[in-house]
Amino acid sequence: MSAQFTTSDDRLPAYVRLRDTLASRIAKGEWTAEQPIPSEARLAEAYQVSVGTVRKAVDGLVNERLLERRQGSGTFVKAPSFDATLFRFFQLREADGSQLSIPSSKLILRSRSKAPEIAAAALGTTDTIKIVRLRSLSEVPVLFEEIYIPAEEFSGFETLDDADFGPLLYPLYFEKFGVLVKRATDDLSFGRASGQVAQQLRLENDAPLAVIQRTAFDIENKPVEWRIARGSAAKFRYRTEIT
Amino acid sequence: MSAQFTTSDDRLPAYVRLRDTLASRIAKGEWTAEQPIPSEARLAEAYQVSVGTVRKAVDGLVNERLLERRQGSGTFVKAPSFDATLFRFFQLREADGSQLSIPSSKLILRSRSKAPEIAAAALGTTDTIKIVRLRSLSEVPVLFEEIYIPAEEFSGFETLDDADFGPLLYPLYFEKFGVLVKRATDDLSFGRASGQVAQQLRLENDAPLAVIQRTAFDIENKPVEWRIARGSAAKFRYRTEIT
DNA sequence: TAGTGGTCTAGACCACCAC
DNA sequence: TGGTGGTCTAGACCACTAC
Repeated sequence: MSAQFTTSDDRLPAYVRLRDTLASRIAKGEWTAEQPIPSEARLAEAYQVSVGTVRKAVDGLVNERLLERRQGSGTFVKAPSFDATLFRFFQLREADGSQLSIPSSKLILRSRSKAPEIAAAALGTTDTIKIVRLRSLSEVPVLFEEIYIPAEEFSGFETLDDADFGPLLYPLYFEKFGVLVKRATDDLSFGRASGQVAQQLRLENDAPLAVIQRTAFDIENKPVEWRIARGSAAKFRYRTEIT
Repeated sequence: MSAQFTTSDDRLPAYVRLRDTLASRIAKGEWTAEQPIPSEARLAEAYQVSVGTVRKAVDGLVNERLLERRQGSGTFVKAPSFDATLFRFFQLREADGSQLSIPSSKLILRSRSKAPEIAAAALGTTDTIKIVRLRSLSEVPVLFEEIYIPAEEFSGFETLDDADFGPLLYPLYFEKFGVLVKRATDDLSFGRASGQVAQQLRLENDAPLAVIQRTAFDIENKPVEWRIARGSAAKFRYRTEIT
């Protein structure tokens, strides 16, 4: 039996194509975190490459933390630990810098909407769903977020029940739409409050504002979300690790 | 001819021992960045292992960014890549976000100094050397930096010639003191300008300020530098990748 | 004990670079 | 053209895990 690589430039090395193929199968949810993926020998046989090539493909996915090897028992899809991941994805802190905590969230708006230019450029489409949220720590509003996700990827998002929304969106993306956020780019800058933003955050007009623009990508490096978040500059703390 | 591994637990896999051995030879400065290290075939012959094992050892060092492969010409020690590394270590951008560039630097102060509490906590010592710099883009001051490094690690730093200082400190740390900055933690917040900071940055008192506090670590995860950098919030841009 | 990943070998051919 | 790293193969034996 000989399986096919997913469409991909066949000038690429076999191990790259196999890696992409496996990433795609993982993204499709073909394997759970409890069951091992096929053994290296089986994959080699199925895709008609040597075990060494399979190893190199799997190595890549292990480095990307999509897979996990367990000697003697098999190779497993690594369960997305959203708590940990989103801890790191959301690095706003209490003003004293003490405690990292996930802000609660109030949904203000959710509707099909034409993406503004900058979001459209990041996502590659103007056909999006817009989500507006106000996030609070201990009942105090700290962040005003406008989020755009591609309508095609998230079709049916408008019909979700409000109860489905927790404080975090990425688990929802994953559970309801199979979209796994793998990495993101944050762009930080400084601005001034006005209009709805000032009002929701209970700030005066022209109050100093921290602005975070994020583009989030899935396993296959496709942009799946663009958001802009604003909060009082005075209370703003952001920590990041550089390697 | 058969070279020896550096002392290391011989229960470890050959590729690990070879990696450690090569890392040690790199640290000793046995090869420059201009001359390739011995080819994979020669290393295999010298250490009496197969080329595949050499590849795996070298792969590790490439991942750690100690080595760099160049197809057709050889494998090179990656010391001079400070530009590239520091590109990432220093992610301030021109206000329009267009061009990443390394600001020039003017040395204002360099002296043995007792570290302030927060720096001492990060470094684990109060016995430090303090460096104050003003960094500019196109002649316009953009960042005011206060830097603390442990006096023990950097003994003789005070006696360095001003001419030794380029726009970047990390290459200097490496070349003169063998300290290789491997990762860092950045902590961002916003404040207000005052006193010397305002004056040097040509800002008005109370002008909004971006504040970056960084702790830098060496290969062995020992803190080797703490710094606080301040710049006009209005011109501030910081980009970071989250994975 | 059977099956898995972990290590290691000894080759092959290719793409690229410097001379 | 000769030497380098890049890819790939088809084996081998070992360490570990599950049953």
